[in-house]
Amino acid sequence: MKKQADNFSKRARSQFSDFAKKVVTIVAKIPKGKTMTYGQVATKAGNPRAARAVGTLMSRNYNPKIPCHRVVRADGSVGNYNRGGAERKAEMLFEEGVR
DNA sequence: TAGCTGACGCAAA
DNA sequence: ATTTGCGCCAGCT
Repeated sequence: MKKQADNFSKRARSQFSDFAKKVVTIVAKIPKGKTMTYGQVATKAGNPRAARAVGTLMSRNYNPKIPCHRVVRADGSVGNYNRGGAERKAEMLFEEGVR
């Protein structure tokens, strides 16, 4: 119910959305061999509904500190990757011990 | 400024 | 169990 408006104000004061910063921090905190869903990242970022935005931020604004391959969908699927290299991402996770 | 797209999530059929 | 539709937020054109 319009609680997102609060975050909106904060976003306006910075050139880069505070959302993206949080996403970077959170994803960067993902331990090796583990995976986090976009929904979890979005939730920790401040908006549990912003799962899409998280993916958008990654695809459009790629960050070197963000092991995007460790971010998967809520269903457990690997989800997508840059340019559709989802299979590559899946293998990477598999070798880390993620199934 | 306004609109469209998109690395998602969840509910319903 | 699987597939389809709708809703959400943020970024880019």
